[in-house]
Amino acid sequence: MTPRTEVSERPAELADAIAATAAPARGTSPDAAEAGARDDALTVLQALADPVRWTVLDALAEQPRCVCDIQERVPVAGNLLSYHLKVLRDCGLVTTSRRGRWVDYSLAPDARGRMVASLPGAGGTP
Amino acid sequence: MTPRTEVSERPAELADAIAATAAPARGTSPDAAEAGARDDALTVLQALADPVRWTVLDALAEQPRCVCDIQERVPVAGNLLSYHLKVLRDCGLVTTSRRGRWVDYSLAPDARGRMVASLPGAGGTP
DNA sequence: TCGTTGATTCAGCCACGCTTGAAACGTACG
DNA sequence: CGTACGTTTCAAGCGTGGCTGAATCAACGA
Repeated sequence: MTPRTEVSERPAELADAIAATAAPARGTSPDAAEAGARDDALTVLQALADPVRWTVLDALAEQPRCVCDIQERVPVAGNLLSYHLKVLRDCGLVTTSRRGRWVDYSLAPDARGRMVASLPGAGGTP
Repeated sequence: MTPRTEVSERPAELADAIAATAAPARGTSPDAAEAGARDDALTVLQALADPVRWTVLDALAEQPRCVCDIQERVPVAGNLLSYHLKVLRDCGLVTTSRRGRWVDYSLAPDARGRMVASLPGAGGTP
């Protein structure tokens, strides 16, 4: 049977396997750095690849908006919208600030840069 | 209860609901066009948001490769790799050509353009 | 203080996409 | 021919991410 490699791995760990396979593991650091970049890219892309989150980011790219304002543009339940906003927060694509009872969401300063850098073939934006 | 809108919709149909909510439905065509662009963007992004497919595209961005060559860079079973390649083919990000027993895969000419255009906030690449 | 509104969190369910094993296809070589 | 190789397709199983309903928090006004 000689199982080649354990195939029940999470994205992050799969990245290690890919890195180990892609290059003969010459030094030590550059591979790990590329694996980290790939992980970050996948996190960003998985955040973008959802209709609700895509529409939210598209609206925020125009201008910052409070949650209730966003909700007018995205026909989903409040708690569900909050769930998607949390995903965007967790990967650092948006920033929040309280204003009275409302919470304003804006695109993070480096959001566009990270999105472009997440595309395959970017090679670290050279 | 007065259910606002049916919430059991696919990405494509959700786009219609979003388009209907985002703008007051002024004319007829521009909304549909934006909905179509959003759909295509989501299809592309969902294709990118997978470790295997991302690595494949990253390898193809460097140069065209045959399947067996790709397989050396992506540690997955052959049939699984074929499945992911089919996803990339179906959304037009890669093109194929037979060469004897082998099949060469290359990045589609407009792949990079479509990837960049799929990011939210692009607004049709103005 | 209480009630209301805006927003988030929690626990559970369910469908979809990824993965797998086996079989089928196309091509080259003996 | 038959065999071996590269690649694709098929029919399942399984796990995870998205959705829902109810509870919770945070801030303002009466």
